[in-house]
Amino acid sequence: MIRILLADDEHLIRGALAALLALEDDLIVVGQAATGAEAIAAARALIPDVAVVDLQMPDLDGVTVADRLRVEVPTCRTMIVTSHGRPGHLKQALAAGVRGFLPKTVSAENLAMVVRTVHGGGRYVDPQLAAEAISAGDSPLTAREADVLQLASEGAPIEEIARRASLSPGTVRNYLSAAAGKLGAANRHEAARIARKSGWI
Amino acid sequence: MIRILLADDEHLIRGALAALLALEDDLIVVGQAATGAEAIAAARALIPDVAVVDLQMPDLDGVTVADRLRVEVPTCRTMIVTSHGRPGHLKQALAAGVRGFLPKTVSAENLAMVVRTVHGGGRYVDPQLAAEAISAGDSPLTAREADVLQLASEGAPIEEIARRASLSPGTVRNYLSAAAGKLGAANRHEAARIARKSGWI
DNA sequence: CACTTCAGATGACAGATGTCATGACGGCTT
DNA sequence: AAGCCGTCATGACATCTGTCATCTGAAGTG
Repeated sequence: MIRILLADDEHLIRGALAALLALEDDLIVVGQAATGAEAIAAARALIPDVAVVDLQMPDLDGVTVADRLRVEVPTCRTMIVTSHGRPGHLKQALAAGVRGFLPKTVSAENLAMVVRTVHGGGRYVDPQLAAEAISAGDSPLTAREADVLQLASEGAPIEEIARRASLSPGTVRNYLSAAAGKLGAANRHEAARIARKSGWI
Repeated sequence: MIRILLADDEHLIRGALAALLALEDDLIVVGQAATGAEAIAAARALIPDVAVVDLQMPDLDGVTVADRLRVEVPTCRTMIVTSHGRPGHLKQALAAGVRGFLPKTVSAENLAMVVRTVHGGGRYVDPQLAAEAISAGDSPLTAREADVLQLASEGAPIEEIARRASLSPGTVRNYLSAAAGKLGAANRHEAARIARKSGWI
């Protein structure tokens, strides 16, 4: 019997997934969480075999949860399900020790199968996401460029970005210019869109 | 027995919702669809009592589907579930004849209850979304302003927006300036963010 | 008809932004 | 030690963008 912890902020989805997994004889949902923090607390208390975590949650994202679980509950294998899978997220997730990564477009049978695979020590990544991740390649941005672009993506003027990043406005412009160049964008806003779409910020 | 059509592009969610609704004695899921077009075709063939439609789908969005169903399958009541409920979407949905509007954070019992309410001729809108919609008010943007802002939201420079909208660059700037003023934004990019968050574009 | 309203356009101006050259510093590699 | 790279900064310049005043033509209204 595989003991599962479910974490997803959407009550409806979480309940529905639980109902779905309950149909499988060898799976049992032992706990549910609506936020990243709850998920970590529940995992510590319940020590599940597998944690099925949504990528987008109000507080911590799924990758952060996976990273913490790897340290705090080492026997728990983590897998992530997501609506909007970006190539960059997949890379981050694998780096955080995630064993399975699936879009929510998969079927229920597939989900159960992957839960078993992950529990058995295997890994599973959705083939389409994997292909996208490979073709998208690594982020060409340096750490600071990504930082600055992250702030720029909210539409703030350069002066505000400079204040929030504790940099001089000139430096901010240099970074944004470099980032836009690397991403083939005409301006920082387009660059921010590209980086976000690829999961690089 | 209430006959239900489910439309959601995420296979996992759709199957899970079906499993969940199947637990209720008076509800039966008679059909499922993964796209807006499929949903309309299925509704025409099956004539369900209630259509439960996701707001975001690859081709047509939930509001468009509702609008078409109202005309093509008048006996079918439509309700919408969504992950990211924006105030503007709620208004559009009600205008399209939608009878129920729920975020996916509701519980399964609530969903079943709302299905019954809608089937009985009633309406149900999530209280929190309703409050947001009322406080957000109507879109202050004119039709053209919204058009231009829509194009601007992709990060394109003004000249490209002008070409795509068949307007002169100067006019585009005027509209964007007016829109930014109305939305209290410092520039068009921030204005686009605000308008998108409110569901106005 | 006179009046108003609105989409669309133009031109001018100031300020914001993108681009480039240049320099300094620290860490890492060879 | 020498060289490369990432980080941070400054200054100059051209261009882009936001703002405003003003104009046109079409449509609607009294």
